[in-house]
Amino acid sequence: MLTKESIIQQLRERGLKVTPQRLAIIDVLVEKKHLHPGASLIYEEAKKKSSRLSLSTTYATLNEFARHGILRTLQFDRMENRFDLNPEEHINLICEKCGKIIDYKLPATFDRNEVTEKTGFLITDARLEYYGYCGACIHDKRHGGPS
Amino acid sequence: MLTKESIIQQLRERGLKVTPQRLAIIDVLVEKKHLHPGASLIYEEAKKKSSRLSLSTTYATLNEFARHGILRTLQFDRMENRFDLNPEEHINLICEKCGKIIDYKLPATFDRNEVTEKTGFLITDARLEYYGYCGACIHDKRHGGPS
DNA sequence: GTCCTTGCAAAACGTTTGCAGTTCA
DNA sequence: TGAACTGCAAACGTTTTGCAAGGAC
Repeated sequence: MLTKESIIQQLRERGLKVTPQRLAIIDVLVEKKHLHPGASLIYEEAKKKSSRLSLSTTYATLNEFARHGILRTLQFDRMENRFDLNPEEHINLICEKCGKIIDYKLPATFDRNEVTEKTGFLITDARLEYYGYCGACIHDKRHGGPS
Repeated sequence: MLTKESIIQQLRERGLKVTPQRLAIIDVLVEKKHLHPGASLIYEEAKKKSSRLSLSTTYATLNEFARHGILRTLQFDRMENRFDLNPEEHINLICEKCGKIIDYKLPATFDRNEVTEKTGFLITDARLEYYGYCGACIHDKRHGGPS
């Protein structure tokens, strides 16, 4: 699920068209996946590969890919959104100084001390969020606006 | 750490001025803390209490409070930021339908099945992030820009 | 009196939209 | 051919900024 070929195959399976712009974006996503790049970086890098590319197409493509589970959108405080090609659930270890994002595989039960022992990453703050349906909404899962 | 008085005390301890605008914002934060309100709602509600209040002051105040650890800023996909007065680390259970945010106390080791058993919240997606310092930055913790 | 805080207006920022033209299947 | 995709420019909503006036301590 992490190579260019496998992503192209996913597009075909889902009836999405394979265009030069999308190929260039996929190239960048795969090459720079450890960087978790933002839309502007993806746009700049992909434009080098396919000169016919606009920023709005980059956004449209990334949103389409997210909608199909090919990647995941990460939001940050005072940083543009960044994109995560790894579709499996994992912890993102985010460096407060350099902005690096380290992936850490997520077990159903985990111990944060273990994270530090295995990666050397010093945890100073946690942001843990589960998304889903609360007891009141669990029987009516249509997506509505926040109240 | 959750009453109006305790927050005012924190301001005094930190040399921050106690103004009518800040009192109104604190009122709203305390009254609506279970709602995790966004800046626009905080502004509207606080304006009812203190008619001399601008949106930019609301932002300045919320940022100042966040900087001092009085609250925490939460970012969302296609929703404005919302603010969390609970300074202890916890999991936010976010309903995909109604936008409700349920706090769940965070143990060092936890099991996501336990979350569902105890709250009835059906987890469909997880966003788990630890912030801190990676091995390369751990000895030089000044805050720099992301690279 | 001093520095912090405020309000206003304008700008910045990342992102989305409408629409006409183009391209992939 | 026809639906999907693209580029452009303009709009959007949230958040930040510069600066002069005001208020807390």
